Amino acid sequence: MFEFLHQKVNETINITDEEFEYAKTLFIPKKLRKKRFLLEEGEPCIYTTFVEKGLLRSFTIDEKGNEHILQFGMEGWWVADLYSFLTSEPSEYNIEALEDCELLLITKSSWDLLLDEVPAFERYFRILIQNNLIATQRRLMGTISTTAEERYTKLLHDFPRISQRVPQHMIASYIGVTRETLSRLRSQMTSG
Amino acid sequence: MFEFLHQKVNETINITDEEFEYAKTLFIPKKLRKKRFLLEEGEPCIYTTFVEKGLLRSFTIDEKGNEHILQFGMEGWWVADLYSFLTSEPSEYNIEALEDCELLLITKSSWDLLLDEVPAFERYFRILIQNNLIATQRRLMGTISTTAEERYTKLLHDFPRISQRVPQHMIASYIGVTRETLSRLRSQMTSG
DNA sequence: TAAAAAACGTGATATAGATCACATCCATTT
DNA sequence: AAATGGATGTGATCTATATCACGTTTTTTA
Repeated sequence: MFEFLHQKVNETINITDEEFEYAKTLFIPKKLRKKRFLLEEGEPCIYTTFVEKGLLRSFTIDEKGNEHILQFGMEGWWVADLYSFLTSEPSEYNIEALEDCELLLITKSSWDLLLDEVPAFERYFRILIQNNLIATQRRLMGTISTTAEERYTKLLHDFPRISQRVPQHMIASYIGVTRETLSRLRSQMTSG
Repeated sequence: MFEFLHQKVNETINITDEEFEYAKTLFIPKKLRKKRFLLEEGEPCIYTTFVEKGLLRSFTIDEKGNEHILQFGMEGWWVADLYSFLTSEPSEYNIEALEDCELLLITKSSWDLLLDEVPAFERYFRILIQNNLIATQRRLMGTISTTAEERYTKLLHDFPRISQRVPQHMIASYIGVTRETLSRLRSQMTSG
């Protein structure tokens, strides 16, 4: 059950078996079926979550009812509403399973404990967040400076399997266009 | 010279005087005059930089010659091309002083040393990066889901003094519109 | 397996913002 | 103080993408 997390952690930092054994005691395994929500906007995000199997999305819904996807969380990734997790304020995001999922949850207090007791985990999360920041900065600069087509092509390049795993209208809302625009884009790209 | 850094670090974590004395030995003070570059695209970003005084911007230039601003780095903030700093790959960003600056630089190897020797600094940077990630995620969602006017209003709200400190065309390139669009937006907003 | 719901495609039209072009204003330098 | 270059404002036009509307296909669920 914890092999995959162990592997991912070991890829990033050096950790002893004792340290990992301790970490294991702090996680809560959970299965979540497709279409079920791990978090709903407005409630505090009390867990941060490691995805062992499956796929989730975190997203907001604006006043017009349009969805905007912050993240697809797939195997080996972490998902949470980070601000809400850290502050216990109501979350801005919804998190929904797009496939049946197997998850490892950890509460804020267990997470704090883990970082206090095992400095290697402090480093692990620093590096994790750092890589996430670099990726998010790039995505931001992309939305500011490139066309929808370029952003779509880049998404397919970065996550080649994504378009088999999630519906097109969610890909559209990830790259920041309407589903109609993405549909037209795709037919242009295959014809041209 | 190090009071401000000491203060900022102390706001976030607990650190002993000895630890901070050690940290001080790793930083290189530098003054940088307005319009001078701390980093040019293509060269590796060998320092991460704490801004004691002044203001800088990090930005890219696209194929059409348009500038896109990732960050304004003001007093108490850190600036770098994070990816280049971590990997020594050529940087994607330029960093330019918009005012005369007083800076504290630290090389990658000194930074690695600091995080190894003083775990409190590992935590400090984890929290720093974490807050930066939250802010960047919000900015990303804003560019995907809100109008130029909303993004402009939000920027003025978040950084009330920014429009006195940087030219309008840079504010435009931060929020992701042309200078002409921002100019028209501003005249609409004052008239209406 | 039938029915309902979700996903997808595509035309017609609307619009936010880009682009191009030029004038004015302001600040820095000599 | 003149001169140069940077910053800003504004009109005319163009374009990428949004919006609205409807039909078809695929998937889910009862």
